[in-house]
Amino acid sequence: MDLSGLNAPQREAVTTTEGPLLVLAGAGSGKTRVIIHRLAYLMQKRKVPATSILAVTFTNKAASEMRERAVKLAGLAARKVTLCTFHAFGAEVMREHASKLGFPKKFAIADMGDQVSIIKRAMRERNVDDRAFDARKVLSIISRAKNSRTEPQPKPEGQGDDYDLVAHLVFPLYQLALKAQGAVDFDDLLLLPARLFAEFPQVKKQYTDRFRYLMVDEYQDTNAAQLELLVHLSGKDKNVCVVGDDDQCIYSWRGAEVRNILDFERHFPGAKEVRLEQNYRSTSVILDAANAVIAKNPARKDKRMWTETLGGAAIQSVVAPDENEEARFVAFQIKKAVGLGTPPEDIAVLYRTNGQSRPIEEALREVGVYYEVIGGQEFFDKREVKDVIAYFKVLANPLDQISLLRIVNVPARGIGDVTLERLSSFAQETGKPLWDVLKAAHEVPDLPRGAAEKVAEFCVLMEKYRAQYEKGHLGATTRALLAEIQFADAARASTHSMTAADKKIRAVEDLISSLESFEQKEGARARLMNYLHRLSLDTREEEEEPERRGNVTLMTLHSAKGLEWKLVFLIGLEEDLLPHSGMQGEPPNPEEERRLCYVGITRARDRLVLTRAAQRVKRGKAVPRTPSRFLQDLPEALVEVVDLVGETVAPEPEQQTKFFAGLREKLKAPPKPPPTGG
DNA sequence: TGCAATATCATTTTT
DNA sequence: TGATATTGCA
Repeated sequence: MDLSGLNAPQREAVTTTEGPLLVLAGAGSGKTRVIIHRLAYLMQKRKVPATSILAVTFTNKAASEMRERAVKLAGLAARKVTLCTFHAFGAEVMREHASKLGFPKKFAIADMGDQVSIIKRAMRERNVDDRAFDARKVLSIISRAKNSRTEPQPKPEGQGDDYDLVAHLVFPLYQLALKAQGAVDFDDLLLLPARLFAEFPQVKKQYTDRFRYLMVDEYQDTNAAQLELLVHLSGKDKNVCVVGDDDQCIYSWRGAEVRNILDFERHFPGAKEVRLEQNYRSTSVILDAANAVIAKNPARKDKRMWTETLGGAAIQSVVAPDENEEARFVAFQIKKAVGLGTPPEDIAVLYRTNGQSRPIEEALREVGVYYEVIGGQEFFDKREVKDVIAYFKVLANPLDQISLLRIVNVPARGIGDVTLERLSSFAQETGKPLWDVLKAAHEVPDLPRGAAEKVAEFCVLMEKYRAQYEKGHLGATTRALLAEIQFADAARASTHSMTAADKKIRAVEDLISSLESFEQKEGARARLMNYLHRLSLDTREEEEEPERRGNVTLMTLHSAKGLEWKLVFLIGLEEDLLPHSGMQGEPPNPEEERRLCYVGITRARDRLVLTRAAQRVKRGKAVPRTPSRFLQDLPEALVEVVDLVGETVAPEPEQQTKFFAGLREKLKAPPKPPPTGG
């Protein structure tokens, strides 16, 4: 086991294997390296079996990257380490023990759409005007309460808004509705295993006996429920190693408690603490800028990040007339950098909100640079994709009323609103699941013979395919199902343009191929519900590592955490955008926004470009914008200001040269040949 | 019942 | 502005 490549604190973090350990790892301090080496050290030096190690990361992407690197360092044994997110771990526990808590073995995981529908329904039931209150906002209150191990409470009389009251009223119904559908939500994937461990000592023992060594990455973003789970899992030996950086806590809106990392010693008495303060990633220019921004936050663990890479390119601060010019500037700069030899995969454009990617995408297409947008929801937002997934859900879980209602008449098969209304109210009256009522439609009073007939046909169809899916062959069965219901024809008919129809059909094709590659990986064990679980736990759309090579990366600051690029564009440095002003009603959190900006700055290795627009089109109207306060916090000596207001980034090829000539002068860059067209 | 035009209305981040 | 909800019409 070679530890010579590590510095002293890194080595200490790797070799301290017994008892609780807090590793405070600043941005770019080689945190992942430490985790990987620690895994290898545990297995090789301490002879800990891989199966006794549980390593938890924040995203699935991080987990699979970590596994890959661990295998490289420690060999194939590392494959047997349990390496996943808290939520995936919780789902695993639930798959084994769901019935102990009264959930079906094949429980479903409710997605956001399901949750919102349930809440809307519950609001109506409580006589709350479901148009006056945004169900998603109610959901976020409920979710935050659950993650903090509490229940939503109404604010004292006159204080605060009515949302807390609505959430309080709706909460019990929401919980009941989930259970009635045999479903859990994301938060339950943490809460229910914790309850399981608390109520069933033998279940807890099963896990504490197995996992003797725990590691948690991104500990600053864990919430109360995750802490509880961790305390349970840590058993008697308390071999818990958590790694994190309080300056990078950016998920408090999801219940993350910076206090978890600040109070680690209190939760795990006798904990050791190691600080990693040397930055191996960025130039000192970039690091100094980052330090200047984050220093303005009160109440942090006082870390002093330093680097041996002194100097570096100045940070550019660019003002463009509007968001389109901002995007074009970024695109041309990227084109130029690529022309000068920077590989596209070493470049990223980061932004606060997903919506900001659009102008950038257009501009990059204009200059012919390939890119990949990470995150966003577009794929799952396609109606056809949602429809097919709803079919899956009903086939895997007949209790899923919401999905059933969604697809019972998709494609149109003559089961209209009137019929459905009658069926659901009959279900309500008799307390039977809707699916059972459908199967016995002829027993429902006041239902016309024709309607009952169509419902019966639908049931036959579903029963037939449910049996098919039970046997496996997920992909083939899906194709058969979609062919039988003439899904493609319906999609085509629902739109006039061929290309729009093609896109829809392609999206469904992509879904099927993702199902098929899941099937390939799981082999004969592949079942529909497991696929659905994976879909909801792993938001990465494509199976294979998305083509990072040759592509510039576009993503939000939140998804950028933990990643790095040679050249980073951080766009939209404007008040109300970064720092974001938050949803109205919700108080803004300027400290968290500052940490977010810090995360963005520290993603850059060599060069950082900060851009903003003087005005931005919002709701169709041009709105003047104020520069972000964070720009003011940068030491002047590190920054080069570029003012593009009143100029247009040239769209025509012959003007590009001219534009770059002008730009070179502005940036006082050494003369270089203009980029090749292309 | 199904479709198309019209009205409305939002606006953060993600497991 | 652009996506979705709702209404109105065939």
